[in-house]
Amino acid sequence: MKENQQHHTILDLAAALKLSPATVSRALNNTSYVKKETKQRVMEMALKLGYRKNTMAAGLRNSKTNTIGLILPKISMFFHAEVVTVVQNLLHAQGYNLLIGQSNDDPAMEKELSETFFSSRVDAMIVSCTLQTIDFSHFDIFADHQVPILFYDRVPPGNYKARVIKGDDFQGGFIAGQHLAEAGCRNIGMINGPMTSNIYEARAAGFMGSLQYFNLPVRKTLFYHQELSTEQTIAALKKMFAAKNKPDGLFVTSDRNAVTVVQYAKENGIRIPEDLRIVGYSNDPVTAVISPSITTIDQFPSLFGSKLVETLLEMMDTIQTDEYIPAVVTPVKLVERESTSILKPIINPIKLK
Amino acid sequence: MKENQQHHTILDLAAALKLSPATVSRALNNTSYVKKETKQRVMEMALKLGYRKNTMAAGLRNSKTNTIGLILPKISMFFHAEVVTVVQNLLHAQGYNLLIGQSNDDPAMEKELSETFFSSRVDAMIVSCTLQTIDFSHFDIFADHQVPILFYDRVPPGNYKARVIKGDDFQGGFIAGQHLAEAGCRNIGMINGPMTSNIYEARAAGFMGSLQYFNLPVRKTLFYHQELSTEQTIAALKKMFAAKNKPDGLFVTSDRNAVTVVQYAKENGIRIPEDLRIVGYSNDPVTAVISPSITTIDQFPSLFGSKLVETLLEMMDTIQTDEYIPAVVTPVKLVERESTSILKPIINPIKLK
DNA sequence: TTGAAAGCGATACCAA
DNA sequence: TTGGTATCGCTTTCAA
Repeated sequence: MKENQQHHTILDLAAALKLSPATVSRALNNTSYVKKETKQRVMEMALKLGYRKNTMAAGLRNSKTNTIGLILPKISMFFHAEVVTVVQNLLHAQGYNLLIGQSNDDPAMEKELSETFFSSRVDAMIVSCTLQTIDFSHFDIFADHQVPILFYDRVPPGNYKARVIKGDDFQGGFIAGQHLAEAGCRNIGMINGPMTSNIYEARAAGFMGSLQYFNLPVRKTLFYHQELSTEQTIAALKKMFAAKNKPDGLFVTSDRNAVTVVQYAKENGIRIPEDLRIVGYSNDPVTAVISPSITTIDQFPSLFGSKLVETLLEMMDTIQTDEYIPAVVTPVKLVERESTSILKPIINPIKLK
Repeated sequence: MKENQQHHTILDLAAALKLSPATVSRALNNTSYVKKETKQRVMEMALKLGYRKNTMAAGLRNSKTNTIGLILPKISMFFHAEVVTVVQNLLHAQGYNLLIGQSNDDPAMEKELSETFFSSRVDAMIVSCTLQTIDFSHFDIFADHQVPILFYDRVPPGNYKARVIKGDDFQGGFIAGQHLAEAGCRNIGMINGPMTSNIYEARAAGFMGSLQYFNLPVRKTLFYHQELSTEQTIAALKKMFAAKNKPDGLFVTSDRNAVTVVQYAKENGIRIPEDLRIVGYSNDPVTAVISPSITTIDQFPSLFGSKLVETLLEMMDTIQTDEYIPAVVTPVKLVERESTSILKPIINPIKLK
């Protein structure tokens, strides 16, 4: 192990081989014609000296960094961790590095990261916004400078011109409602995230639409749109179960909070699914393992990730135009588990049309 | 929203202000003296033109990228996701970007990522190795070029000169054994990962040491060191429970597999904890939620992450020397849950010395 | 098939 | 306090 080595440059190679740096560069990059033998010699010398290209210098010259920036709320969230895992692997296979930044659901941080990544001259951006992002103008720089930017999951509204890949949250909400309805629930409620985010807005719309479709009442006192913390969820539950009209079915739009609901129910003698049926969202592994296991909506995060990379690569070798391209919507699927089991029916299920 | 903007450079600013690029640079970076008023003018013009520093150019000139490379097996693993979350946040606060690469537990990929990140001239490296990495020489380039490199969790052996932060796996193994012993188990087994990795080797050493300390037999037929897949785990369980000497206590060195054990036990009428007590490793959230909940060893991933960043920053503003610096060992703690509950004692517990 | 040289954008040394 | 300019390492025309 040699200590204190210097970085070898293309000039070192050129000098050692009595060639010009131009030729060395051509040999290294397979660009234009280089005599086979010369190329061979260059490769061997590069190996011998332990030469590695300085990506910054090349990037400066080419205005290309082979680096993609990714901004998301928090890496450790199940859905995002799965997406990132796939995205990083696929991008690496295409020769791209991945720069990751977490907004921690703070719009100011999100803005800061945009600036940083722009300064780093990333070749493209992938973004899942904070739940509170209302002003999306800090992302404008990318489009303004022809840097492809692709939003996923938590995305800007339709009036913001940008490419988007999102899960079918409306459908997710709809099938959640349908499932509770078909299981015989008639007092159906919802514990949802803040309506500032497209995902919670769409899930709520789909869910309420579903209830109406099945002629079930949407009882305002059973609907909570708020921060998805454990405390807030428990507070909501307390209110619901203190009131006269208790829910017999709940759609909780985040699995972590669905778990909280199950635990609350256990501690308070509420039987699942006999007294209360629950549908979560995301198919987090905990939902499969908890007892009773929780019915939930799978978002296929791996598919999500590969769609992301596929779309991004396509954007990168196409000139960006003003053309409106509709959002790509990825499928969702209800995964049925014990928390809505029909093996333990409600006594007098209502009739559905 | 202006379309097709160009990137403004420091020369544009200089021209617009009738100043030299040198002065503009000084104003922008707070280096050396610049007249207050001049600085003010520069800042305003920068804002007006939407100037953002080209980090590549600055990096090339300064040989500093403000970027840290991180290689780990898989982002979506609970422990690593937690560590990365903390590391990225702390590094961002210090002005560093984080480049992430997953080895997918493949040494060849790990080597490739090393090369890539070296080429990207990262200012420092953080690495958690694959379980199969035996040859660590692909990491030499970093130390050879005075690029600080810090290993964590899955680290090279003591004879490889490198800075290391690891959990107290020996202690984790020891207290797992002690806990099972004190709970009254006498046929204690282990489902462990491959012994090529320091973490599984140390956990096994601590665990066996513990059994010996408590005068309990180490029955070879109850010890499995192998790939931690669901299939392998179930195969091991089948063998153990088909044999005459069935285990009444198991240390499973990965929570995901501890979950598998619990599920297998449920399906096969093995009562937990009455017939079989289980201790897992990592304090993955699923262990708290599954029924029965699983006793496990917490590794304090957030603490791990902050130690990592703290140490790395210190390494970066110290000249790297040959001095041997012992591994930093972070604490572990046993979290007691239902899978080892002493409320349901074994009938004839043995006496411990 | 190879070489010479300009230039990517920012910085820091040396002058003024 | 500010300006001129060489330089970081690589790529790519243009010439030979």
